[in-house]
Amino acid sequence: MPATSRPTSKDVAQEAGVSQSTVSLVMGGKWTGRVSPATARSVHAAAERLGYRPNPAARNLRLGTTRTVLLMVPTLTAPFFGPVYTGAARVATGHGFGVVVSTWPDDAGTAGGSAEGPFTAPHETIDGILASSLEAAALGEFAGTPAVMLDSGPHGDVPTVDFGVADGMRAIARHLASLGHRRFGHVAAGVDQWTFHARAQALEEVVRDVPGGALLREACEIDVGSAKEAAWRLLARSERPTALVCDDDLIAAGAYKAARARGLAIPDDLSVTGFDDVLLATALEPELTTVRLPAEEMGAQGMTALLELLGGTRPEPRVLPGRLVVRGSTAPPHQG
Amino acid sequence: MPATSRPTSKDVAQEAGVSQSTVSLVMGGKWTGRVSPATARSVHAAAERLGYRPNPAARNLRLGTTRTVLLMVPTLTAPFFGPVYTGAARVATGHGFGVVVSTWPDDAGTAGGSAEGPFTAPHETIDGILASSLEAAALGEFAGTPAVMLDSGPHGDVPTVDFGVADGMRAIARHLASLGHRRFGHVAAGVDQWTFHARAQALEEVVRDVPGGALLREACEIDVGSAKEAAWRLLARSERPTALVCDDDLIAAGAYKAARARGLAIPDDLSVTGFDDVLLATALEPELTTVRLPAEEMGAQGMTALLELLGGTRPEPRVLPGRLVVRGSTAPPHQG
DNA sequence: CTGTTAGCGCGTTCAA
DNA sequence: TTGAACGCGCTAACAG
Repeated sequence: MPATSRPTSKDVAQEAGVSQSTVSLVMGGKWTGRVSPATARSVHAAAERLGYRPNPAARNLRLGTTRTVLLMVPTLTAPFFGPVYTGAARVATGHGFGVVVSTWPDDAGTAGGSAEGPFTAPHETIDGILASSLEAAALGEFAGTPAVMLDSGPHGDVPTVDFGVADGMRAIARHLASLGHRRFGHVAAGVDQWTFHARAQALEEVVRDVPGGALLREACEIDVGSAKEAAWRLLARSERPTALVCDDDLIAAGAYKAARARGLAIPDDLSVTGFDDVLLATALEPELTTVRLPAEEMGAQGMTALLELLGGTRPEPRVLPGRLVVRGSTAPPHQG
Repeated sequence: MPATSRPTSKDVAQEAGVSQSTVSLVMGGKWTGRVSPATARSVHAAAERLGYRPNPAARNLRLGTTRTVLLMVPTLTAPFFGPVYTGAARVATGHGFGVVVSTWPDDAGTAGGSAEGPFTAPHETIDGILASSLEAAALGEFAGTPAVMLDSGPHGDVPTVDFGVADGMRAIARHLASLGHRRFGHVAAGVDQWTFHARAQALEEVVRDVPGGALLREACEIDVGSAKEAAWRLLARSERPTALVCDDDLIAAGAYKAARARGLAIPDDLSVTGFDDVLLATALEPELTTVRLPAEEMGAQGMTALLELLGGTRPEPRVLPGRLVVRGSTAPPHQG
C-alpha cells in the first residue's frame, strides 16, 4: 500500500474495523437508523485521520452523476460573465454542486491538430449545461444533456432565462424622446444574437411612435475601434443624430471617442447611451446613461432552473427586468 | 437495451462482431500490429454508426487521468483572465486536453449552507491546476495535484510563470523621469499579491535614483470609486505630484476622474499611467500610457509548463516581459 | 444493525 | 490476431 496514493473507502473500513458499505453509508450521510451512532463516529474519525475523500470518478461511474454543471459562454473577455458565474456558483454550492466555465469550442481553436477523438470536450463529465448568449446558429450541440439557455431568447422547448432587453431599450428611447430628441443614431452590434435583434426592434418601435422621429443605424463589432468608426459614420450624415443609442457600454466608449474626434461635447452637443452597465460605464467621463442588467441574478436564476430540470420538473421561462440608470451622458438636444 | 442510454464499448463490440478489448485497442489508437486493419476499420465504422463515445468516468477510474486541467482565478470579473484562458485552452486542445475555469472557493460563498463534505470542489476530477494570481496566503491547498502558478511570483518549488512586472514598472518610471517628472504619486492596489509588491518596489528603486525624486503613495481597492478617492488624496497633498503611477488600468480610470474633479487636464497638468493594457486603456480619453502584459502568452506558457510537469519533467520558471505602450496620458510636467 | 456481493464501463493483462 | 477475465473505487441490493 504505497503512501503516495490516496486512501480508499476500503482503507477507511479497515482503519475503522467495519466494512466498505458501512463507510459508504456513513460518508453518504444516509446512515440514520441503519448504523449505530458509535460506529458512525468511528468511521468519521478514521476518515478524518486518513484524510479520506471519495474518488469522484468511481462515484460518477456508479451514480451516473457528477454534481458539476458547465457554464458555457461565447468568450471570457466580456465583463458580463463574471457576475453570471458568481450568481450561478452561489446557488450551485448551496446545493452541493460545482460550476466550471468553458467557452464554445471554436474559441480555443478546434484546429488544434491532434485529438481527433471526442476526448477534448468536457461533455458527459457534467450533469447539465448553462448555455449563455448563444449565436442564433448553435443548437442541439449537447445532445441529451439537460440544458438551460441564458440570454438567448425564446428557444424551442428548452428552458430559458432572459433579460427584458426590449423593455430596457424602450426605457432608453423614451428617456431620450422625453428629453426632446428626434433624430436617433443606433450604433448596433453586428452580432447574430437574440439580444441584439430584440434591442434593435424595440428601438425601432419607439422611434416610429415619436412625432418626427428618425432612426439611422450603423453596425460594428463589439470593440472600441470598430464602434468609433460606426459612430463616426453616423455623425457624418447630413441630418446628424442628436442622440447615439449604443448596443453595449463598450460600444458607447467608441461613440465617446468619435464625438470627441468631431469636437462634439457630451451631453451638450450629443447624448450617448449604453447597455449593460458594466464597470466601464462609470469609468467614462461623463458617466454613461445605460440599462443595468442583473447579470448575477441571471446566473442564479439559471442555476435554479437547471437544478429544477435535473430534479425532473420543467422550469418556467424567466424574464429579468433591466433598469434604466440615468447618468451624465444624456441631456436635451442643443437646438430643439 | 434502452435507446436512451449512450452506447458502450460492449455495444460497439457486438455491432462490429468483435470483443470489447479489440474495441478498446482500436479506439485507443494503439492497435497497429495487433489488430488487422480490416477489423479496425469495421470497429471504427461501428463506433461511428452508433455515435459511440467512451465514458469519461470509467476511463478516469481505470486510467487515473482525466485529460482536463483546471484554471483557478481569484475572480472572473477581471478582464485579464479572458486572454489567459484563451492561451491555455489553445495549447491544451492541441494536446487533447480540456480546460475548465473556476474561482477560489470563497468567491462563490462557501457559506452555501449544505454540502459540508468535500464534494463541492472539482478536485481530483482534474489532472492539474493552473493557479493564477494567488493571494500570498493561499498555498498547498491542492495537496498532491500537479500545479503551475501564474502571476504569483517565485514560489517554493512549484513551477511558475510570471510577468516581468518589475521591468515594466521601471520602464514606466524612467519614461516619466525622462519627461522631467520628479514628484510621483503611486496609486497602489491594496491587494496582497506578489505582482503589486513587485510593482511598488520597482517604482521605489527608480524614484530613489532620480535626482530630487519624491514618491507619495495611497492604497485603494481595484475599482474606480476607491481609486478616485486615493488619487484625490494624493492630489490634495501640498507638494502635489505631477505624475500618477497606477497599479492597474482600472485604477488609472479612477485617477482620471479625480483629476477632472480637481480641474486638472491630462496630460498637460498631470500625467497618468496604468498597467496591464486592457480594453479600458484605449477607451479612456486621452488614451492611457501603460504596460502591455502578454496575458494570452502567459496562459499558453503556463499550460505548456503544466503539460511538461504532467509528463514528468520539472519545467523551468518562466518570465514574460511586458512592453511599455506610450499613449496620450503622459507629457512633460507643466512647470519643471 | 452490519457484512457480502454484484456491477457501473473501461483498459489491460494472459491464454488461446 | 483475438477473446476471456480481472479490477479501478464506489454504491445499492440483499443476506444475516
